[in-house]
Amino acid sequence: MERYNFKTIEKKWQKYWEENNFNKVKLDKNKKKFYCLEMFPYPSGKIHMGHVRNYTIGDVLARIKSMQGYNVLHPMGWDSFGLPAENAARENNLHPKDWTESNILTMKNQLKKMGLSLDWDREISTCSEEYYKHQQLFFIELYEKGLVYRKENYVNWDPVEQTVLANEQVIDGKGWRSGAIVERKKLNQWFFNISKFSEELLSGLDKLNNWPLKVKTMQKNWIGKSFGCEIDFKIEGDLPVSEIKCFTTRPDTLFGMSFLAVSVDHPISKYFLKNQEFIKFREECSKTGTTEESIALGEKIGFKTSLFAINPLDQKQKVPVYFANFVLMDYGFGAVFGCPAHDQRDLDFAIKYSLNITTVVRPEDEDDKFKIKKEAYTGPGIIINSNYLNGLKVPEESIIKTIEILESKKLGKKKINFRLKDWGVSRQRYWGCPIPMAYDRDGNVFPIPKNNLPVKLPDNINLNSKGNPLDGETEWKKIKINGKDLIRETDTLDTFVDSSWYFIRFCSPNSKDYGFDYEEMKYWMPVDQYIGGVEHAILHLLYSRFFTMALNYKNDKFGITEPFQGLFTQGMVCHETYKDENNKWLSPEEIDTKDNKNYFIKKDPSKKVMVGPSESMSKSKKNTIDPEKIIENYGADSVRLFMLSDSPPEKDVQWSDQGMVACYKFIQKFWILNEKIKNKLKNKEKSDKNSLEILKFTNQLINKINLNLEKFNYNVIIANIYETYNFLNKKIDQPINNEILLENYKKILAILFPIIPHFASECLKELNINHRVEWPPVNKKFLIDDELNIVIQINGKKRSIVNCKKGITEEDLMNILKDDLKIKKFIDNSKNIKRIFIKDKLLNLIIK
RNA sequence: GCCCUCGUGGUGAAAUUGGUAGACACAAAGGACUUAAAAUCCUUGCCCUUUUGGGAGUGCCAGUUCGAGUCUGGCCGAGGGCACCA
Repeated sequence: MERYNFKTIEKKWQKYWEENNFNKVKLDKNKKKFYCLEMFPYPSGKIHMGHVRNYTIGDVLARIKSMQGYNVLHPMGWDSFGLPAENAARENNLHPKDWTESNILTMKNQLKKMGLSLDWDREISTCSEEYYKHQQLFFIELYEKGLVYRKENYVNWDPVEQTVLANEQVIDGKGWRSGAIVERKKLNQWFFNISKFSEELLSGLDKLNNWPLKVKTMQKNWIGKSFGCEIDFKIEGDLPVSEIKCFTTRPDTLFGMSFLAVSVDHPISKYFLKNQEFIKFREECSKTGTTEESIALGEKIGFKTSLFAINPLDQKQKVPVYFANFVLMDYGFGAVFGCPAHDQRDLDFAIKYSLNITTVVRPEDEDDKFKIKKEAYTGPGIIINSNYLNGLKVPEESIIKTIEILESKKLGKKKINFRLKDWGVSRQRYWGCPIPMAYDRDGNVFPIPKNNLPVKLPDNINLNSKGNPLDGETEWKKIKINGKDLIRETDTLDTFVDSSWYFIRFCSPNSKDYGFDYEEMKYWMPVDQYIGGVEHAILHLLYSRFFTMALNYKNDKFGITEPFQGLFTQGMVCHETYKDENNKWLSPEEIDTKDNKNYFIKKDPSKKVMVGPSESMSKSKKNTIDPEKIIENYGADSVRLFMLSDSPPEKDVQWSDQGMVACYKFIQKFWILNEKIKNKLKNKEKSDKNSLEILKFTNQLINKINLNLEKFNYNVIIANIYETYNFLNKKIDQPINNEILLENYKKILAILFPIIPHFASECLKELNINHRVEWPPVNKKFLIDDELNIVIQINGKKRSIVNCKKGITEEDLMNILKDDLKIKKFIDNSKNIKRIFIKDKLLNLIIK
């Protein structure tokens, strides 16, 4: 018998599917649609194991849904604008476009070898003019709707990448990609008014039942809604400042106020610009904003002004006004009132500058003499030392009551604040979508007329210039609109804009005049199941939600507010890390072992290798496994099987060579089994001895798998499949009714198909069964066992298992137990106090 | 500091949602087949007992319950997110 030759067989089926348009889909209103989407890759060169896992998970689902009769949209494309192309181009003296396109070609080939059920006719690439021209039109539409604006403000400047970063791209004060310490710089930038949708973005989360809780909480925290009020504080002093507006969530602690603090960027700072001490202080603040040390220490520093603020609830109380490093200009109004007793930051500040500390809230179990020392009290309790507020319950009554009082006296207003800030989309880079705007000499803004779109990227470009390459393109920059000489915007869009609508483009990828066709979009959207890495929990997913809402804004025809109905975030693929004696990373290929404990360098076995913890595969740590080589050695089906088998898909999975080999062996074993079944079917056997058992097993299997599918328990499904093999392999040597065997084996192969499609197709072909199989239905009749095991417990401890007929009564069971030796000895010499009987499950005897 | 998630054999993990803990797989040990190896198959898997059997056991400590991996409270540990957000 021949071994299963995956090399020729996989190639054969891939060719067959392609030639027979297996994966092509069209709008078909008679069929229910299912849009299955995996996050599209950045074409960095080659696919990595993370892609293999992501796309295997998606492919299994897409194939199953298609077998279940859905019209399945399962497309793939390329997130192909971005900095790495520019860097690589500079290093290799290649054009970013050529570098990107050659990578796409390589990776597309690799994906095809995985046997994914993708409709390649829908392939899109965000760097193509065909894609970004629509994006430019969207930009102008959003501008017309008032969702895009330009403003000068402080930006996060990455000195290495020479570009602006969004707040989301700054991690621990460093650029997300370069790791360089981010600087503050004032620039004119384009912004998307994402904060306009704060409320919708937040409340929309409640309706996303098929999203992981974790992602929803992360977005919720990011949006950061807080309820409080704004208060106008009257100001006295020698400067023309009469009022300062503050936002607070704790107006009920107003009587505990002992200072007012504003940000160094607060409008009143303009009166201090000639004050050398203030300038020094401000420099100090900008330093503490970035160094990790100061964040860890959290030292509060202030600069005292000559101003005083008046407590709106007690006109007699005047408190000093400070500039303080812990007050941020871009949240609230850049000003706070300080209540040291009930806010740790305020307390630290008050202690440092010897300010009053008045306790105005006491916990329920303390009396009115309760005093704050070194720890602020922020918990619930009762208001004290606060005149007419005394006795109010914190927080249920106190906050609302105080706001009511402030509102009635016209001193303040109820206010909801969000942490979410507008999305700065300008990037000083070449390889991105040009922003379709222009300016006259006075800086007035002119959108590029729609019929002049697209604004194409110039092909010949000097990438070795400093800063933004487009800025040096003097000829390209010049433009004439309506007879006026203008200068183009030279910034390009953040690449997160590209990925904020690609899922809509997939619905009608060839639509020429507009980014999408309404009919197609309405049929396919929203994405029913979106699958990708959890690292996009905030950035990409929040932006995509915003962009969808923005397209829907002031456009009744659109009708979609949430792009992703279901979301699944898969875990990463991990591998042990290795270092040599010089602390240099080594790749798994350079390493050998004899006993699985001691590792040494293959080329030089005298050199030992230090084994580090298992971490997600990354080029920098060299702990990667090349998917192409693995597919070459074991075949696509084996890799697909391994990607699903070892861990639940939402958790990280450990790469294991042995696990990989086991999957390969499984397919080989199953091939032998298939051969045995094929031979058995040649003889006309009629024995019904095992028929019922096979029927039961198959139907229970399908039922189990259906349940596990809903919960994305793919690893359990693989275990179910191993069980199936074990079961069939035992049964095959016994007499079996051929008809029953064929009918059920066909169903089992149908279940294998979405997971290991080449193998299942080949098995079906061997048995002369049409390889276009449907997802098998469950015959509920066979889910019920008429015999079952009932657990017998004595005092809650398992003592015996009794096999008996379904539906047995307590009395009948007790009669059986009289002859059960294991139970008898417990019952005989004791008193039965109580019996707990759960029908068809368990009997618990309580004895003394 | 705040928020979220998770702790089950040597390892990756299952457990119908309160009812047989460890399915399935990897690794290990022993055995079968073989001249031998590879491949394949079988057995074992903590403690006591020769066996039938008994005991302990899901991070730790309590609690609820006839019965807890699952529920409640406290503690310990790991991972992730946010971080002067007023």
